[in-house]
Amino acid sequence: MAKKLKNIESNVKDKHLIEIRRMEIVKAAVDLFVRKGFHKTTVREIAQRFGMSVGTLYEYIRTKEDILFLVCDYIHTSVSMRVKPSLRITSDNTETLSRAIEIYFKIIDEMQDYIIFLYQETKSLSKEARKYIFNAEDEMTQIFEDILLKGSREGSFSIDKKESNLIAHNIMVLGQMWAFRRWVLKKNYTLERYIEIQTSSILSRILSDPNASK
Amino acid sequence: MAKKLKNIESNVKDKHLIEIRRMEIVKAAVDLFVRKGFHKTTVREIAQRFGMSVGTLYEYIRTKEDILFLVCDYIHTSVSMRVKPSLRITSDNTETLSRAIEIYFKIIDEMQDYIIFLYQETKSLSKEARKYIFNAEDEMTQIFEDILLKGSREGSFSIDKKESNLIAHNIMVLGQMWAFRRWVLKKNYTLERYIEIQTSSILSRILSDPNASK
DNA sequence: TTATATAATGAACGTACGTTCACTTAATTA
DNA sequence: TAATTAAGTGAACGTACGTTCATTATATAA
Repeated sequence: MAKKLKNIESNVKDKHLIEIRRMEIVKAAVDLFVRKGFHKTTVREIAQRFGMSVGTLYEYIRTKEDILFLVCDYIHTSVSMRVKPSLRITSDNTETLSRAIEIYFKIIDEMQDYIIFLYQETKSLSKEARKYIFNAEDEMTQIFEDILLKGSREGSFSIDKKESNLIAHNIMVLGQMWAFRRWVLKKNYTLERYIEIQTSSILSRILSDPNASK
Repeated sequence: MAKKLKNIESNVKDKHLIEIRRMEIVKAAVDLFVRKGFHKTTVREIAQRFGMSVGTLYEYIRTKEDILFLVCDYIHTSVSMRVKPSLRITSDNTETLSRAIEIYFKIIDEMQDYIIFLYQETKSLSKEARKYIFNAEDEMTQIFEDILLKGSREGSFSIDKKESNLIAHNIMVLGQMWAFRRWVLKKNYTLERYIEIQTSSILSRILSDPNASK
């Protein structure tokens, strides 16, 4: 895992202190960013929330964009850290996939605002930083693809080899859809029902079907 | 159709001239916005492209946000105006749906940048304006839902009544996915192949039991 | 032609905000 | 204790940018 590919410079020497302060900065910034957007949030506001002066804030970062990067990274890491330990790779591939989907969708539900924020503000990052964030997204997709491939190898699923990647993307996107279209979707479905429908729809597509045509 | 729900004030009296100039403004702004984002584009730049002075620009709008609204509206109208005339509602419901999906996905492909822009910058609009834009999105979803409902009524599709709406959303989102994940998807799929796979996946879900009569 | 209304202009205004830096405070070392 | 280094501060700086307005150009009417 590419940890800290992008190192942000700091005037402060104490590495440990930097870690602590940066986490405080992120915690302070994330709410503001999510609520008001990156551009409409001022560095002063963040510093205030952070409980320290602007000067101090700038001891730990170089630019405002650094804060954005820290926040994006934090969000992705949070999702990832919550999904990964919950995964159970068992011999029942269908069960494994269903559970993975359920976990992912539930976490998206809990982190709706953050997911939307990521989509909307990643573009404000530098090319390099953006790439780093995309990687994280890819890693997540990979988790689903791996499950699909394993199931396919073991005969649980019948998936054209070229399609596993696409299906993994579909799962990701259908999950994110719950965040993006929540206002409409929540009128008609509970999260549980939503997961149920989407899961069975995905499964029906890949379960080694009895009368496979084509 | 709610046309010009949101009227933007102007100093200029000549209604026709306003129409013309605003279209020029939109044409000038849309590229800049898409390329640089709303916040990083200055009013001066737009005016320059527009070929007139800042002062003149401000004769036709009140604030920078007005320009954003005009642009968002323009994009949605463009998509809509391209999709609607191409629709063919025939007696063959499967064919109708497939064609609708194909058209929609192809237009998304052509307007990738614009679609992404919409998602990323709509949040910078006022609540009122945002609502207006969401409506346009809803209208599009409705088109798919109507086709699904008709097919369902006529026995071509077997869809739980409560699910038609969700499937319509799925179609929309899978289309938009082509824009959002293009860099990854294009490595493995052509647009045509993508449409093919997604369409057959959607169809396999809703087609009445093969044994049932059409 | 002169007078009036409409449209176009761009310098000037005001301010918001990212960033810096001279200075203070606290901690560490000799 | 004095000297040195690290961390924290916030007023001040600079400038970028949305918006305005006094002025000029153009079209229309009298």
